[in-house]
Amino acid sequence: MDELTQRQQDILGYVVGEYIATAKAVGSDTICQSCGLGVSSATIRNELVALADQGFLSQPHTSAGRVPTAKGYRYFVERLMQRSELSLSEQTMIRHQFHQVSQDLDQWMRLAATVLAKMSQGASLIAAPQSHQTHFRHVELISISEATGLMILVLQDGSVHQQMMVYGNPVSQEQLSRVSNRLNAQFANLGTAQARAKALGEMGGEDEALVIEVSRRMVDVMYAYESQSNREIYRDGLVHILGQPEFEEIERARQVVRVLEQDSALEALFGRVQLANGVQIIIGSDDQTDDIRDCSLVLSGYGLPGEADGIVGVLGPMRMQYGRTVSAVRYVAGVMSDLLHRLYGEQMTG
Amino acid sequence: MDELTQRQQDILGYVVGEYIATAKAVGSDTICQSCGLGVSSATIRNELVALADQGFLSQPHTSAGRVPTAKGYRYFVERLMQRSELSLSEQTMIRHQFHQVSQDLDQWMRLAATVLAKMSQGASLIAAPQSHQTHFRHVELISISEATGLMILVLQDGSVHQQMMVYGNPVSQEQLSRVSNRLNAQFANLGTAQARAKALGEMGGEDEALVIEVSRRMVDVMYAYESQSNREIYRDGLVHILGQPEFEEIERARQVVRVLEQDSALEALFGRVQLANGVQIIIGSDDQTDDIRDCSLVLSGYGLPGEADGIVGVLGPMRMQYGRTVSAVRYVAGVMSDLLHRLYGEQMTG
DNA sequence: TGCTAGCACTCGGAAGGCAAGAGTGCTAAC
DNA sequence: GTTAGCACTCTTGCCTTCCGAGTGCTAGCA
Repeated sequence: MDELTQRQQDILGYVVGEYIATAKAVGSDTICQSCGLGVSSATIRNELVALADQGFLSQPHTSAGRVPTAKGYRYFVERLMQRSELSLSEQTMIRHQFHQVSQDLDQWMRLAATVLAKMSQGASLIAAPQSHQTHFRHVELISISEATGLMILVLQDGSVHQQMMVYGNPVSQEQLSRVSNRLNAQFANLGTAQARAKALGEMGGEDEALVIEVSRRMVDVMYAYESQSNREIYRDGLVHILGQPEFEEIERARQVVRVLEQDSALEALFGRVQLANGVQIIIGSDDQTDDIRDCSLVLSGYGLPGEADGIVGVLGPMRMQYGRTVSAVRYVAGVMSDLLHRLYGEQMTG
Repeated sequence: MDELTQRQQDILGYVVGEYIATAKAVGSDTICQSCGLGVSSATIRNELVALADQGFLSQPHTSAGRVPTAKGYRYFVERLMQRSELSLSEQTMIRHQFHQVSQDLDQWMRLAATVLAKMSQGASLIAAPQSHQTHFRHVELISISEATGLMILVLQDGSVHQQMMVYGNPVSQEQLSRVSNRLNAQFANLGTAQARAKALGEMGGEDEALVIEVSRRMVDVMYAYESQSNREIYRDGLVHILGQPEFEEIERARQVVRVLEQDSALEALFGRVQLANGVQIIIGSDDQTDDIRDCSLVLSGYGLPGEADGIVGVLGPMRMQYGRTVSAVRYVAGVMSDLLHRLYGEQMTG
């Protein structure tokens, strides 16, 4: 990695900070006056060309100030940025909101999206925690009308899945109870693959057709859940991004919206980082055709490590308040993890 | 209502159609040439001033063509527009997609949002059907760890609600089963108010503390559900709106996004119409400060009329393909209603 | 060797002027 | 009631000009 002198670091840090704050290219005079380095603007200029040569800065056009490149932002984030933790009052306010809301993962995620968007002034993204591998816990069959009903499947990780059932012929609630009791006994604690084997195997006994149908549906649901496809992603704060000057030209805004609206695109982004190690930052993209080449993404995993990984993150312009965003993401991820731990922690680790 | 001559109607219809297609103000020459009225452009101009005087058309500036006003669109939609049903192949394609997806209301709504956005080239909105008044059906308590668990509440309309429970002290699964059996017996078929009375009344017996806690939580959930607040709204196709030329100026785009991101704003919009009578269209707004004053909204209810009303709709620029959008909304609402009827219909009407 | 003052140079953006084009509104005649 | 004709208005694109910001370079200084 390129080594920069202290002064170069100071200058780079100032340029990045100033550009983030104002969205205007910053020139040598400005730096000279507000940076307190005790050197003239000419000297600054020399340093600027050095930084530009090394790819940390660029110029929109010949006679404009300098603007950070993606590489410049990366250096800033990794070495120069100072942490800015959320204030205590912000922290308590956030926790308070989470405790106020009803005890339901969906609600928490929605709230997390709202809070994160507000704190970071970017577009927040929250994906549900999902186990890569889970086990059967409980099934409940509830009759709705003569030939229709609801199957409610609870998995080991506490996730609840509902499916509507349309039976070929009338089915009574007693029959359903019989079937569910039997399935609860037979499938207790089975993993997805085992459940599949059992569902495809010989069932026999009373109500066989029904047992087979329900068990196959259960297995389908388990597979779909484990495959991670189709989990819901909560979003908020798109409006903050659209408010940034770099999205005045609508085409950029459209690109971002295109990504943000498409779950599969987001999952692809999530896949780019390993979330084991805390907050990760993706800055821009080398791929010029990439829809988020002008954006940065701050991500963190949350949940029960290794067991059920969810994702919280913020998408914003590259010109983003990194310090604050990172803190916000880290804090919200922490709160969500805590909440989940309170509920599942003992069981999982025990 | 103002009466228009046949020729004025023809002209208005043509102007609206042309403007929707091209987004350009349309002038008398264009009308004269492509409209086949057999009169000269001067005559057309005379009619145009008449239409403008009555408020159906306006001019962006003195020497531009005419553009429809909100009033013009309304007249168009109510009297001039010809229905354009979806083609049979489109219809079967849509139905097919709904049958492919897993039998789960959430999935259906997501799909509906996708399909509707695609067909209408606008931003789709889907709100879950929700009963104004519902009854207890079934409760299930599932232990997760020693002192935590899951409460799953099923209501009469088939909606499933989950809540996480943190108990004050360790609780066994047998205890939970005892409690849920008891609650299922005591609360069977109770409405929200009755359930509340029972939950607040004397319980007595074994496990009293637990019974009270769970029953109160159940009542909370029932109230929250009936109040309609906080139901989830599915969206898709924002990108289509942003693609329209009238949203080149980012400020308008921002306004729309602001509305679309805020659930409460959408519920307010939904509240503006009575959905009993099929597809409803809101065109623009008289309120100049309104965030959607440049937009139109095509809405329809779906579900089991009077029992559980959901909403499907499309938000688009005022310059919207009304014929197609109305058909798409009607069709998707129909499909959703059918699906729900298949499941709940017999029970509700029986 | 590093820093600085000075200066010519470049480029974008704003302002102004001009011509072309589109579309109107009016009038007089059919 | 309809139409041809025409003057008028207003936008749009284009070109030019001008200004200022900021650079890059060079020569001189410590």
